[in-house]
Amino acid sequence: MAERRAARANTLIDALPQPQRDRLLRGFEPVEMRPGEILCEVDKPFGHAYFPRRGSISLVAKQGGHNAMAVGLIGCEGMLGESVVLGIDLAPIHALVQGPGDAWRIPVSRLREALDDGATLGTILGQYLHVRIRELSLAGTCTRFHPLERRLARWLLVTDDRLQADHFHLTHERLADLLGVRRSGVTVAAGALQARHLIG
Amino acid sequence: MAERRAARANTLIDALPQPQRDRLLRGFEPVEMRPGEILCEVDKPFGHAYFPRRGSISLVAKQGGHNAMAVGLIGCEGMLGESVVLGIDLAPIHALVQGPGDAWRIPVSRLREALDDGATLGTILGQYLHVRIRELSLAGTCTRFHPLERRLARWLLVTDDRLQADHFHLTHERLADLLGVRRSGVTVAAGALQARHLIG
DNA sequence: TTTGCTCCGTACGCTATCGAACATAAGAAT
DNA sequence: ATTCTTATGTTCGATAGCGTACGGAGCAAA
Repeated sequence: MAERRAARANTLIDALPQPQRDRLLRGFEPVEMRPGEILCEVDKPFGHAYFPRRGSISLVAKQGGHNAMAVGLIGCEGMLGESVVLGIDLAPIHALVQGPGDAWRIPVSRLREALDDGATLGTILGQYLHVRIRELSLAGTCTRFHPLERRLARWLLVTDDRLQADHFHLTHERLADLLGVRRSGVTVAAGALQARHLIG
Repeated sequence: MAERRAARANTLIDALPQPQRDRLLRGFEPVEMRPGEILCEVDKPFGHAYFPRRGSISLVAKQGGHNAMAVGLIGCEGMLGESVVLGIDLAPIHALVQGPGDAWRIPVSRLREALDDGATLGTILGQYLHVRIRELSLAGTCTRFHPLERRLARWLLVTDDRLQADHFHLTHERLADLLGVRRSGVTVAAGALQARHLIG
C-alpha cells in the first residue's frame, strides 16, 4: 500500500507553534485504532480526545436503538473530542473507528491544561468545531435531498480523502449502516457506479 | 393572547449572576423580530448576537439554492450567535425570524468583551452550543427515518414550546419550506393530525 | 360586482427506497 | 470434501413523498 503523501501526522497538531506542540506531545499516547472500536457514546464522558494520524473515525447519530446513520467522518485533518473547548466532557454523539489506523490520544484533563497554555490551541480547536457544526448542518439536508447513489459516491470520496490510502475495503453492509439505508440498496447503487466506471 | 408564564426574559441571560448580567444588559439593544427577517447568512459575518425574549428564530440549511430545510428553532431558551465562544464571527448556517416577537441583541465585539468579564457567560454559552450540536446531530436522523406526519407534529410542538403563546399561525407553505417537503404534503399530514384531534 | 390573491384540499402518475426473501460465490473451518 | 460463514447479487410487492395540476374558499382592492 503506497503512501500518497509523506505527512502522516495530524493536521491540527501540525498547525501549532513549535514550543506549544512539543509540550502537548508529551501528553499524547499513541494508540492503534481497530475498526468497530467504540471511542465514545452520547451523553457519556469521553475520557480521551483522539487525533487520528491514519485511519478514520465515523460519527454516528442514533435514533431510539434501531435507526442510525453517520453524520461525519474524522481523519488526520481533525479530531474527536472538540467539546473540551466548550468546557464540556460529555460526548454529543457516538463515535467509532471506521478505517483502521492509529492516533494520538490524550486525557481530557491534560488537554484542558494545554488549552490554558497559550491561546493558539483553543483557536484551532474552536475553528475546527466550527467546521464540524457546518458539516453537521448540511448532513441532514444532504440525506434529505440526494439519492442514494450520490450519497454513496460522496461517502466513498470522503473516506478516500480521510484515509490517505490507495485503496480500502468496506462491505456493503457497513456502508448501509453508515448511510442509513438497506444493504441491498447499497449493492444496487454501487453497481450503478461501477457500470459508469467511477469505482472499481 | 394570554401569557402562559410570567417570565418574558431570556433563559440564558437569567442564568447569569447579578452583577455580570447587569453589565451585559448595558450592551443590549431591544429589537423587534418580524417574520421572514434574515438575521444571518452562512459564511458571512454576523454583526450581532440575538437573545430572543418572545418569538422564534429558525435555522435553515440550504443546499445549492434549491433545497432547504430547517434544522433548529431558537426561542427564549437560547440564542443566535453562539459561535462567538469559539472566537468565530462567521455564521455556520442561515437564520431567519420565524415567529414574531422581540429580542435583545448585542454587537459581537461587545459580547466578546463580556466573555472576558468572568467565566460564567462562557460556560453558559458553551453548554448551549453543546446542546445545539446535539440537536443538529439528531436533526438529520429525524428527517431520514420519521414520516412527515411525525415530523410535522414535532415541529408544531417545538414551535409551541418556543413561542410561549396560546396559539400561533403558520401557513402550510411555510411549514413545507421548514420541513423540506411539498406544500400539499403538509396539507395531508396536517389533515391527518386534525382527524385524530391532535391539533385544532 | 368583478377581479385578483393567498391559502387550502385533492388527485394522478412517478421515483426512491423499504422490508423481506432467496440464490450464489468465495473463503474458512472441520 | 463438506460444512459454515460472510459478502454479494437479485427479485417482489409495498410505501412515502414528489411534481404537477386543478378547483374552491376567503378576502381585499377596484
